[in-house]
Amino acid sequence: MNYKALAERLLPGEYPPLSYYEEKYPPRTLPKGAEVTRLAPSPTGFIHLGNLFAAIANERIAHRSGGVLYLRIEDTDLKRKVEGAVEAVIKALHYFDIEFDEGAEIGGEETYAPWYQRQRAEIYRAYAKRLIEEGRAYPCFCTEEELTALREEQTAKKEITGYYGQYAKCRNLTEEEIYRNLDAGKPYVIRLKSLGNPENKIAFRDAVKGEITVTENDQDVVILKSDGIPTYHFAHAIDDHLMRTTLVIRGEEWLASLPIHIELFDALGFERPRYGHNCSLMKQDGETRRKLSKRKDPELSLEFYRKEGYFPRAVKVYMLTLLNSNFEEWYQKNPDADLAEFPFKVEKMSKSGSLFDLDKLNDISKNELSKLSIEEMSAFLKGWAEEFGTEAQRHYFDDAEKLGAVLSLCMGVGGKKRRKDLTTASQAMKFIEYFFERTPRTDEYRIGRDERRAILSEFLAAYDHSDDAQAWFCKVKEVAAAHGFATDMKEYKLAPERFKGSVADVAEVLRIATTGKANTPDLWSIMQILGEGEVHERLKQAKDE
RNA sequence: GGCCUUGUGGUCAAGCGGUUAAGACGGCGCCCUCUCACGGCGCAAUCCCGGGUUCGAUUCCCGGCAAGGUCACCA
Repeated sequence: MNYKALAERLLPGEYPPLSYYEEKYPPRTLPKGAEVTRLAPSPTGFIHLGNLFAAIANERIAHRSGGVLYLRIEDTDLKRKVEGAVEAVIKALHYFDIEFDEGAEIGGEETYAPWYQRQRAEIYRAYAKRLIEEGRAYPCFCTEEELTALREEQTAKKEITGYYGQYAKCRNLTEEEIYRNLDAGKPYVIRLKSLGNPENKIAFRDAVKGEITVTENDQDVVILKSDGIPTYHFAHAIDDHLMRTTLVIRGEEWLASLPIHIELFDALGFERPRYGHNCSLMKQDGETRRKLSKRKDPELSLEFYRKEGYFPRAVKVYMLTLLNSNFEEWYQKNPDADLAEFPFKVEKMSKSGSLFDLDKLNDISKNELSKLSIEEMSAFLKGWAEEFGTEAQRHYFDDAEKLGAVLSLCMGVGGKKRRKDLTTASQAMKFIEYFFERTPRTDEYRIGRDERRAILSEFLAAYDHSDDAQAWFCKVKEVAAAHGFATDMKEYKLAPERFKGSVADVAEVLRIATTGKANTPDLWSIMQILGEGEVHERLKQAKDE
């Protein structure tokens, strides 16, 4: 068969010699040890935790080594394309402090552009043409129906499904048959003519899994679809070669197609990059665990974390603890260090899939939030409120001085006793709302109405806004004593039956009356921030309830 | 079903021939305390199973089992 003529018929026209591409996309000049990694999402517009997980690994590896992280868009499937998806990816990752050095919509070093695979169509065709000329690729005219029938036949016979060996019928088409089909205008794809034998096992070193065995590929995979656009496999081999990727960190769902990629790199005469297949994030679902799912698990979407108001660094810290087993220990020793200083290692990446643990994330979030200064906390909350908060919440930021006082009291921001039970911005905003609005009472009084009223009026009569905390508490105790409540907790605990209750109960009345809640930070401080007039009004209002 | 990967407390995990089998989260209890929070102390809970090899296996070998991934003109 005249392969050269066939190639010309299939992909007519003048294509540059392959050496042209080798020169146009030359090896990068980088310091030794520098890794070139990439993120290669398809532009579906949905960016999830798994993407972030892989993104952090790729980013850390590239930047720790003085290398490059680039963004390539795998838009070979039109059906998946969503407007604005690329910007969404960049923005979402930027929120977690992940910046690309080059790539789609980023710019940067232009040598390896374009980064949209659709714009690289000619390159793939040039390589495909060469493969056809060499007899390593051929046109396949099988229809979808024929392929489905083949699969069913194979399944029925309990044989391995796919287009291979004796089942690859277009592989053995004669020259006349091929041209007859072509002349008849039949649509076709280009398939690789596989030389592999699945009996052969290849020892392969995966950067995260270690030594693994790979079965040789024997599938005649499609490399160019009928519209002339490459499949993922083919584009991957060519792009990662020409963009000079040194290490591909990707999800382990790709492990199964590694044999194809190995054969493709060999067929094209490319040196392979190193691969690291990382485990996916799992979720417990009843008895079994499964991959986090887009439909069932809101926490898979990165948008979820922004909406809830998780501090981005917290999410990143959690991802890092899952990504490198020694990260947590390092972070305990260096709680205030720049995360970029952590010596991230591919070898330390986990080999088995971890269950996503929201409790753990929440714990990290609490700690991260508790480290912020007043300015940082205000800025973070403000940013959240502007996008996701209520109209009223946006006004909390009008009086910076008051807000500062509230934050420092409520969360211990800037002080030693940090509050560590607030995980998100939305919770924090809810927690401070009673300073800015008269919110409905959420907790019940334990003391009856009449006695409550008496306590309230007595306290109101004695209240002096200029009292210090100690003097203030003495007055609370006086009211308590007058009503037969213990003023000393130790005494009360020893013999509770001697009293009606304790100061705690009396303080609770005052607390609920002024804030609507049974649990708040120090009441005296709250009253100081609220101001004399407001305190009086709230107590009076409560008395009349 | 074929192929590949993975199996240490509920979760994330250190350990990789001899350990009281780290640590963190969560759970439970106690202390501190005007409530909440913070902080401190403590408790319960683990080496998938069966054979080897070995004086000795969580660690090495073999075989099961279980879980996950994948078998498209999707990535």
